[in-house]
Amino acid sequence: MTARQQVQLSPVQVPKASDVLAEDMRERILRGEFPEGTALPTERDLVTQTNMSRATVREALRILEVQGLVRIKTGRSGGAFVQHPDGESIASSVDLLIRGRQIRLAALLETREAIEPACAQLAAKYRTEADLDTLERANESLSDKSGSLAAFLQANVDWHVGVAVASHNELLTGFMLALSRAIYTSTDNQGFINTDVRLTTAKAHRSITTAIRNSDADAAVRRMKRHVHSYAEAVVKFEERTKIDLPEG
Amino acid sequence: MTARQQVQLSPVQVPKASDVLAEDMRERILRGEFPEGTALPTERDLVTQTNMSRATVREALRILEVQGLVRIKTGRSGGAFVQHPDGESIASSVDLLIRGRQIRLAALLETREAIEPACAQLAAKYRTEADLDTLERANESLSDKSGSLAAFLQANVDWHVGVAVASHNELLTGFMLALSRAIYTSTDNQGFINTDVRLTTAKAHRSITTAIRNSDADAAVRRMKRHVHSYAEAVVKFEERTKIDLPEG
DNA sequence: TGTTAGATTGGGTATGACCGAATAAACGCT
DNA sequence: AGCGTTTATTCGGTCATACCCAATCTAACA
Repeated sequence: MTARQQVQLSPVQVPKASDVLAEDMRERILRGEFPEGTALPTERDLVTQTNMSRATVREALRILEVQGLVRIKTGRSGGAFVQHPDGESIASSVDLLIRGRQIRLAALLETREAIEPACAQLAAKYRTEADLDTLERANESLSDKSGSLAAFLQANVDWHVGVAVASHNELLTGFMLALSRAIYTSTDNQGFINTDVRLTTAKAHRSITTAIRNSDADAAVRRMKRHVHSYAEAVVKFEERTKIDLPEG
Repeated sequence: MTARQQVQLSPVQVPKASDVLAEDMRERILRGEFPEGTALPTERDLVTQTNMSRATVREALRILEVQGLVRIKTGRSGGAFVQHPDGESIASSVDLLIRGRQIRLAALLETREAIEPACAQLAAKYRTEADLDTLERANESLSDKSGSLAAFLQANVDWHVGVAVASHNELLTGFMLALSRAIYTSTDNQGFINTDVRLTTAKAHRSITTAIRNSDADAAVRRMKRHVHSYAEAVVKFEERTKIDLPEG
């Protein structure tokens, strides 16, 4: 018996079949191989094509669905339809991070101070008439003194998101979408918004909107920076006051 | 037989069982009900607890895995372990958006110009000694003239990500992580990096690092703004030149 | 020609089985 | 008793099959 050569093998890692399938389809979708709306083969077809079980195929499709790459419809002529990720997909993952890591409101505001002036700058550069309409509508709703708190907050989010959309930068838009929503929910049950805050906010929004309309990037940046900063300061001050009022927390 | 009253029902929507289960567990995890590392029940246990099939339970777990909320280990005493999302999860979804939407390099650079100066500002404010060490190490690697192109690009990414980490803002960190990587891969096969660019980059990085070390936020912002802007300009110019050189591109 | 009842398609779920890897428990050697 | 080695058990990963129901298409019908 000849001495058997000791072949060295690096620890072979067996990826999950569903991951392999998902990655394959993902790369094809991202490569742009299928235009948006294209129907992928049915689950049963994929089973015969890949020699995998239906459970495996389904898991792969589920992965793509969670990643926002396909939309699944039920019923006859249903199936998985190709989709390209949009701001929502980023927003949802940012949301998970914020909630999972219990990011403090102060950190959210700090992040907004970092990003939103840049959004305003780009918005002043790239805004279309449609963008301006959106901002104006949000401003009107914001100035409606008879509106509820929820309506005010929603209009606030709409305006901020509107500025991001006007930047015509999908990355920033998705990011601001999540950020605005998170700030919304954190501020909601704080009893922080009063008439004074409402007026100040409406005024600031209008002045920034004007700068964006005039394509005055410098003014847009300056005013936005001032707006989000003073808002952040007010929130922090309010939090401190609340802390004193309710020392037993 | 009495006339039967026509009861009106709004279209009832039946959510998928796996989604319901996933959402339930997701909320519990995000609420912080389970500390990081906690082992969720085994698939078979979840089957008995929920009266769902194993396939359904598995799909729910798969969803959570994709969302970065659990990590799944195989083998005895394996299972799903609670995890909180980190920058990586944001980075991957940003990556999907960039690739799926074919975001142009110019837009990536524009986005970086928008947020990285803010990262530098926060870094100057919050940086620790460990952060500075990381930046220094990246700078050394960056200045190594004998290093390969790949090594240079990697060191470049490391430094930029290092600045984001030094901001101690997880949202910005995740965002910059994805952005830096995307810019890396877009720049990689462009033949754009030459000795001159290397020297300029190394110099700029060192000067910004110094400002961050000195907690000089204003200087950090100014220099970072200048750095990423001139880099973006250089890339755009290079792209135009290439377009002219290869008109049939 | 519209309307409706049935057939068809395709995803959603449930069972039950088997495999292989990771690991804990049992074992045997020193 | 201590320690390396085998054995057993546990769990996720995969497969095969069957059935249900909603969405939709089709065709009979008024």
